[in-house]
Amino acid sequence: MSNAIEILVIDDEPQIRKLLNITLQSNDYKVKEALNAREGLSIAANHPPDLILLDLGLPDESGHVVLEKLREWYTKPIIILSVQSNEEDIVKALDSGANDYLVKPFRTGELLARIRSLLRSSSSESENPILTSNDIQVDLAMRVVKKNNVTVKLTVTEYNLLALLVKNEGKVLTHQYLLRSIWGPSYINQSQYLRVYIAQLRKKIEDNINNPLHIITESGIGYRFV
Amino acid sequence: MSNAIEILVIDDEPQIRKLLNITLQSNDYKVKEALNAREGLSIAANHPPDLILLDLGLPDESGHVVLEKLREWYTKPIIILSVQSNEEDIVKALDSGANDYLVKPFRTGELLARIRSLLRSSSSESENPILTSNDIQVDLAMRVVKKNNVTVKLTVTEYNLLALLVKNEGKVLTHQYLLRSIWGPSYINQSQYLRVYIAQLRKKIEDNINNPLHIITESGIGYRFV
DNA sequence: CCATTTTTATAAAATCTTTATACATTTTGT
DNA sequence: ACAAAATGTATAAAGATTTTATAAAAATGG
Repeated sequence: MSNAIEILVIDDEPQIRKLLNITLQSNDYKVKEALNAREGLSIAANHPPDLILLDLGLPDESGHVVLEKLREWYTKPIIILSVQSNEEDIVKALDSGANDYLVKPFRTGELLARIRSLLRSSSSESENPILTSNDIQVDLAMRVVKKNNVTVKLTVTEYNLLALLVKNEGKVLTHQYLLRSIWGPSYINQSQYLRVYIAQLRKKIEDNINNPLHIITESGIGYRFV
Repeated sequence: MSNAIEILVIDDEPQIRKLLNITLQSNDYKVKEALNAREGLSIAANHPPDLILLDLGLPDESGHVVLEKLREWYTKPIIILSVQSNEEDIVKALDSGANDYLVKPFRTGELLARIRSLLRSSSSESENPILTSNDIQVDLAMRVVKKNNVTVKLTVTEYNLLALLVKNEGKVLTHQYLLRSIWGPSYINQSQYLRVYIAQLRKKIEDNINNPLHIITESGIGYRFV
């Protein structure tokens, strides 16, 4: 199944990874594993999962640092798994953006219930299949874009960019954010990519390219869909 | 304060209520108390709070039942507080719609952190802070400024300056402070920059440039937004 | 081979910095 | 008290710099 829920496990202990792997997979989650902070951040960035299980005691970097780096852009649930049960660590993690904190050893049934709880509240928010804005219709479920009821043919990248802009209608999305979301975090300096694709999108959906009414340039910052 | 965050405590133990009352109020939450299930459901329905702390061991009805009845309509966070630490109760509560489950006795710092975490994820998406001052609206999340509901096009520097002034409405911000905040510490002598940009902002948001009503000059000191 | 993505090049547009000038207010010297 | 000087402010406009739009060539991957 391609639309299975993906969970990224960042933990250096093989036993824990094995336990989580078996537990999660037998509950129909697709599991990805990272053995350290570097690998975790890389996998999360290149193919963002639906939820992250993060160990605080990683070999190469503090889990607190990983959490903060993730939260610079990652908005879905993060659950901390840690042997540390002192209040200070728990409060720090929760205030850094963790959604939950379980002390090892944890009970797998409780972990699964907490995962279900977080997935429930994070998924229910983004279910607007068809977004309409004047003459433009974007059907996120079908991945189809129409202009005046005529289907517009977009490439994958063009569609991803337009969908992201439409999902955040009215909001200014920075170059950094757009590049990281579409191409990945290592592309945040390639503003040229954006310009090329914005131009291509405008050619396809704007009536008058010299006076774009949908994709607005915010010079020095980014772009905005209205 | 009328826009304080309201938390409803449903618990029959007086000591717990007293502890929660003191802890929550000293963290600027407004607290309402219910001593049993019937009262809890009634208060929640008549004046829905922003978050509910629910004890599972209530005298008149099982907390699990209260939770299910609340979740028929109540969508904001519910945290369970219970002496029961067995997995069965925890899983049942979380699957019935609880957002978190703390075993009594709990640590107040951790409880507060978990409350902050839940309030963060439930409120940040629904409402973004729009600062309104008469005919001027500044939407910090969207990075959009409107005058009489018409979007005003501002450059990066203009926006940064206006946002800083608006965030400190009524307060006088010194030249030094403004220059350091917008241009950096090495520019604190470039008062001319400020004058140029204040003039440009006034041209865009004031009705009458010769009688500015929003951006006020404090001669020899700085500027002020009203 | 073809559709798409990435790279390159260049003109145009937008923005920032600097300079110049005018005006208003306060301070200084007599 | 008065004029001159000094200080602080407002604004326009020139120039320098940064950012953006666009076409088109080269590279990539099925």
